[in-house]
Amino acid sequence: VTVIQSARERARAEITQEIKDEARRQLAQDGAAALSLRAVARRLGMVSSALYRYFASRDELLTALIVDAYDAVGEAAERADRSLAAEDISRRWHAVASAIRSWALANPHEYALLYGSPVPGYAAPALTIGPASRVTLVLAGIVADAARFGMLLEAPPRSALGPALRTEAGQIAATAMPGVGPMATIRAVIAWTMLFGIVSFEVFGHLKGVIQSLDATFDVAVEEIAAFVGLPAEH
Amino acid sequence: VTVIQSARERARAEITQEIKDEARRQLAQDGAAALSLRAVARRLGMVSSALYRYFASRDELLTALIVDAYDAVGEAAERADRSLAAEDISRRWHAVASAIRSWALANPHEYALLYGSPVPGYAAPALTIGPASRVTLVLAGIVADAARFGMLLEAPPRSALGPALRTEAGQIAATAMPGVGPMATIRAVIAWTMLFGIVSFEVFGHLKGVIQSLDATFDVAVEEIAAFVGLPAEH
DNA sequence: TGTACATCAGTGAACGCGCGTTCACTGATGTAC
DNA sequence: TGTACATCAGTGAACGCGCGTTCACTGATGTAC
Repeated sequence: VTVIQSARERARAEITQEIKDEARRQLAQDGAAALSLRAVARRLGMVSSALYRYFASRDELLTALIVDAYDAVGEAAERADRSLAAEDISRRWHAVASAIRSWALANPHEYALLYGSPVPGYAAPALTIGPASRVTLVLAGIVADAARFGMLLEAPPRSALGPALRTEAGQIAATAMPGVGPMATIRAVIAWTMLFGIVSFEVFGHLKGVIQSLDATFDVAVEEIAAFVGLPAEH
Repeated sequence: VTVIQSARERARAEITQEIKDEARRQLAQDGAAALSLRAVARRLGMVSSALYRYFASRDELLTALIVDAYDAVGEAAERADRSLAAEDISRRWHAVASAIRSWALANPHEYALLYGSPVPGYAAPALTIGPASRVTLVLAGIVADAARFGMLLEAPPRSALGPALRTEAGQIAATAMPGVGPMATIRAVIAWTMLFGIVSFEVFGHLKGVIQSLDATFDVAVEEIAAFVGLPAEH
C-alpha cells in the first residue's frame, strides 16, 4: 500500500473509484449489457472522453467491475469463515454457503456477471483468475480442515473413478485440499457446482412458482451437500 | 394441426420459420444481446420493417426463440427418457441428464438464454411456462416412477423439514410426483438445481482450468445425485 | 525562492456506426357476388 | 367464369436515439535546476 501520494495521485485514485462506483450502480440497475461509458460520464458530470484517462476501454472498466465483484463475494465468504473456530466444520460450511447466497441475492446483476451467461465478445483476462478463486479456496479449505481433523467421512463411491480423474483429483487436492482423497476431492468440486446451482436458480428466478420457502430449502440443500461431501452433520 | 392451407398461409408459416431460423443462427453466434431485427432482415433479403408483419417487436421474436429452445431441450430429454423401459430407473436418469448436457454443450447461447442471466428489461411471458417445465417434468417422472415401483430409497434426512416446506413438498408431489414423500420431493427439487448447476458451470466455462475430464466428472456427479435422491444405483 | 518545462486531467467536436419502430405506399393474392 | 373489393406482404424513407472511440486543444499541477 502506497502511503505518500501527491494531490494528483490522490485525486486520480478517488475519481477512479467514483467511476467504478457509478458503473457498479448502473450495472446493479440494468445489467452488464446496459453499462455505457457515456452514461457513467454523464452522471459524473464529465465528458465521455475524459473516462479514457482512467480506463482504456469499456472492456477494461468491465474487467475492473468483475474483479471487484469476485473480491466482494470472496471477502464475504472469507469473513463468514473466519468468524468461526477452525474445528467447527459444519457451521463454517453453512456460514460460507449462506454468505455466498446472501451476497448473490443482494447483488443479483453482479452475481449474474460472474456466474451467469458469459458476456459475448468479452474474454476474461488472466487477472480475474486470482479473485475468482477466493470463494473456491474458502470452500476447499473447509474440506481440507475436515480431513486434517479426521472429521471427513469418505463414503464408498457408487461408481469408481477412472484413472484420468484420479490423477486430476490428486493434483487438485495437492494445491487446494491437501490430505483429501480422490473421491472426496471430486465430490468437493461437484459440491461447489451444486451450491452455485441452487443459488443461480434462485437468483435467476427459476424457483419462482416452484418453491416459496427458499430459506428453508437452501438450508436443507446445504446440509445435504455437506453430507454428500462427507462433512460432519450439524450439532 | 391445420392441414388445409392457402398459399398465403403456407408462405406465412414458411417465412415465420425462416425468420426464427436466421434469428437462432445469430443467437448461436453472438448471444441474445446481439440479436437484431435489422440484421435478421438483412440476411433474409428483406427490409427491416417487413419483419413486423410476423413479429410485433424484438421481444416477441425473442420469446419465440425461448419457447423453441425450451421445447428443444424438453424434447431431447423426453426422447432420451422414452428410449428406455419405465422400470430402468437408473439408466433413464443418466440418459436424461446426458441429453440435457449434450443439448447445452451443442447450443451454449440458447442454453444461456434459458438458464443464464435473465435478459434485463425482458419479462418472460406466461406462455413460456409450459415449454419450460417439460424438462422438469421428465426428471420428476423418473422419481415418481421409482416410487411407484418401490425402488425409491427415502434415506433419513440430516435435518428435518419444517412445516411450511412439508406443505409445499406435498403440493409439488401431488402435481408432479404422486406417491413421493416430502423429503424425497424436496431432494428431487434440489437435485434438479444440482444437475443444472454442474451443466451451467461447464457451459459457462467455470470448470476450465479446474477439471479436464468433464465427461467422467459429469457421470460421477449424475450418479451421486441419483444416490442423493434415493434412485437405485447403476447395474 | 523563482523560473522553465514537462506532465497530465479534462474539453468539445467529430467520426462512423447500428438500432427499433412507424407510416404512407404499391402491388399481388384471396374472396364474395 | 368474371368482376369489384378487401386483405395482406413487402417497400422505402424517415424519426430519434445512443453508443465507443479519437484527436487536437487548454489550462492546471508537478518537477528540475
